[in-house]
Amino acid sequence: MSRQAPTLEDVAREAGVSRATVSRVVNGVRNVDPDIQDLVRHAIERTGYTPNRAARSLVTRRAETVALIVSGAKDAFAARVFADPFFGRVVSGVVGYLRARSMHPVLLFAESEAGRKQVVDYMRQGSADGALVVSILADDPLPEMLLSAKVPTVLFARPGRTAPISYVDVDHRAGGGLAGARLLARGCRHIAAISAPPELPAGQDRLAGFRDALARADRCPPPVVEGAFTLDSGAAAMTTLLREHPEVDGVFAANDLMAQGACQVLREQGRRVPEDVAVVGFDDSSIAMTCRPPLTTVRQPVEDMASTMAKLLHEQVEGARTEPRTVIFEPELVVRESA
Amino acid sequence: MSRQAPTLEDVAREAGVSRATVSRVVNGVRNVDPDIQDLVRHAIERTGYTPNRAARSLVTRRAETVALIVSGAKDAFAARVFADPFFGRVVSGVVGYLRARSMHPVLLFAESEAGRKQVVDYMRQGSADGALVVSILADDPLPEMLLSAKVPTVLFARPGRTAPISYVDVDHRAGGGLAGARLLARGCRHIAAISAPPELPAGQDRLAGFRDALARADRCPPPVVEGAFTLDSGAAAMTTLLREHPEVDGVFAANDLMAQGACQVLREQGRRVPEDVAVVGFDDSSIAMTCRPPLTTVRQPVEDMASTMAKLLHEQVEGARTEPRTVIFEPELVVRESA
DNA sequence: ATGAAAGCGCTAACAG
DNA sequence: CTGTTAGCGCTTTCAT
Repeated sequence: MSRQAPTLEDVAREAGVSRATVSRVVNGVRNVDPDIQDLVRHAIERTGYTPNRAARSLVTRRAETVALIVSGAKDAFAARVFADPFFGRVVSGVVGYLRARSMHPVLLFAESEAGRKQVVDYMRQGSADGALVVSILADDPLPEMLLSAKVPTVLFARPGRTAPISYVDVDHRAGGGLAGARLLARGCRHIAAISAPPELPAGQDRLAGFRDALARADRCPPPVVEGAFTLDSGAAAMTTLLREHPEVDGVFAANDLMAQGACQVLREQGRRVPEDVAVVGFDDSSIAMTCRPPLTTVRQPVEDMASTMAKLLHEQVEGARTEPRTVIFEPELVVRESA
Repeated sequence: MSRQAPTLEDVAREAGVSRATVSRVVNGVRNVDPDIQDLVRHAIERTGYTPNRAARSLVTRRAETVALIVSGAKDAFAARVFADPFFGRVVSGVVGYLRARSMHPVLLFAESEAGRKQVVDYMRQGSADGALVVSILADDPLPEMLLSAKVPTVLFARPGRTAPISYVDVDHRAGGGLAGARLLARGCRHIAAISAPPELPAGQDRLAGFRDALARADRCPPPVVEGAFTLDSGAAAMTTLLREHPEVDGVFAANDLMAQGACQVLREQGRRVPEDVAVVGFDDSSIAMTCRPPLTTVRQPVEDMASTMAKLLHEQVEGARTEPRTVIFEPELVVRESA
C-alpha cells in the first residue's frame, strides 16, 4: 500500500484511450468496441490496476457494504453474543447472500444510547448501504432511529414496537405447536410448560402455539411456570412444576437453556428423561446437542432467515422495493432423545 | 439516505466561515478560535451534518476499517467456523480494540484460490486499512499473497511457512505442560495422550510440552494415539488406548472435541471420569462446559490475543512500527471436573 | 462508440 | 488563526 497505486489515468495512458473508456470496460458497460476492450484489459493487466473504492463510492454513493448490527447487548454481554452459535449462523447466512454480489458485512455493536448514536452516524456517513439488525432485547429503540435517519433496514425478528420496517422471523406459534404435538404423540398424559418472560412476544407466541396444540387434542390447559430464558430459571421452574404437579410426564421449555436446566433437575430428582418425563426445547442451540440427553427441540432456519434478510435489504437498497416486507419461516422439529 | 445530505459547504455557509475551518473543527484540529468553534458546532447541529466517509477516505487514504478474514474454510465448512464460539471470541476481542478507535471490522472469507484473489483485490482497493487473518488450515497461502500486495497484515497463530509477518499466538508447548502437570498432580500413574494431526505444528507443540512435563517428573514417555481433532477421532483413539493400555488412568487430548469423545468412550466402558481416568482437554471451547463431566482444559486467552492482533495491525497501519512483531500469550489451566 | 469536462465531498498545503 | 486553492480517483452527462 506504499508505492503509488495505478489509477484509471495510468491505464488510459497505457492503452491510449480516455479515462471514460477505461471506466466503461471496468464496469462492463456496453458500447465499447471489442478491440478496444481487449486493449484496455491488457493495459489493466500490465499496470496491475485496481479501482479505488473510495473514489467510486464518492460518485456512485454506494459503499458495497452492509452493516450487521448486534443491538442491545450490554458490554460484558457482548462477548457472549458473539460466542453464541446463533450469531455465527446469522453471519453465515448473511455472507452466503452477500458474497455472490461482492458485498461485505461490517460488524457493529450498539449496546447503549451512545452506541446507537454512533451506529446511526456511521450509517449516515454512507459507510454502509443499509443495516441488518439483530436485537437482543425487546423494545430496542435502534430500528426506529435508523428508520427516521432513512437508513434502509431489515430486522431479524419482529420489532417490539410496530413500525414500518422489514423483517424476517420464524412462526413461533407454529413452533410451539410442533413441540406440543410431539409430546402428545409420545403419549404424554400430564403436559406442562416453562414459559418465556412475558415481555418477549416471541416467547408468548411459542406458548400460545403450544397451548393450541393441546387444546386441539382436547386436553385441559397445561400448567405453566414462567422462566427467564436462563439455565437457572429453567431449573427453578422445573422444581416448582415437580412440586406442584408431581404427575408431570411431558415438558415444553420455551428455549433450550431452560430445557437443559429442567433436565438437570429431573435427573437429580431421579426422573429419567425421556422415559419418565419427556422434554422439548426451542432454538436448537449448541446446547441441544451437548445436553444429556440430547434435546428434542424446535429449530429456526437461521441461515435461510439471515440470507433472506440480506436479500430484502439488497432489494430495498436497489430501490426495487420500497414498502416494508416481512418473511416468515416455518420452524422444524428436531427429534433427538429427550422427547 | 434519499434527500441530499448536508455537506461541509452547507455548514460553512450556515456558519459564515470557510470549508477549511469547518473541516478543522470537525476533525478536532487545534488552531481554531473557540468562538468560531462554537459557531461551527451550532451550524453543524442545525444542518444535521455528518461527514461523508468516501470523500474523506479518498483524500486521507484511510478506510477506518480493517478486514477480519477467515481463511481456508471450505464452503460447507464456513458455517461451522462462524458457529464456533472461538470465532465469536476473536470477533469480540477485535471489536474491543477497534471500537474505541472508531474503526470497524469487515468480515471476509477466503476458502478457495478465487476467494483469496478476491480478498487481495478487496484490500488493494483500499477498502480496508489492513488485514487480520485467522487461518483454519496450516500452510495457508493467503498471508504471503497479502504480504506481497503490501497489505498490512497480522495473523492469529504462527504461519505454516515462515514469513516476515506479525502474529499473535499462545504458547502451545506451555499449555501441553500445564495439562501434563495437572495429571501428574492428581497422582495419575499411567498417563497417555491423544495427539493432533501431525501437520498442525501447534498440535505438535502441545504434545511436546506434555511430554516435557512427564519427562521432568521422570516418567517414561507416554503412549500416544493420533487423533484428527474431531469427536469421533477422539473416541476411536480412546478405544485404542483402552485396548492397548487398559491400565491408563490419565489422558491428555490435544483439543476439547477429542477429549469429549474420549469421555464418552470411557463412560461406555464403565470407567468413571475422573475417578478412574482423568481427562484434560485443550481450548476451553464451549464443549468443555457442557461436556459430562465438565472438562478440565487449557484455555487460550483468545479475546486478549485478538485485541492485541488488532493493536499490532493498528500500529503497523499508523506506520509506528514496520518490522513484523509477534506476541506470545500464556495459556491457563481451567480446572473443572474431568481432572 | 469515444472523448472532454464537470464534479462527488473532503483534506491539506499554502498564503495571508 | 482563517481562507483559498488544489486535487484525491472515479463516474457520468454531453458533445462529437
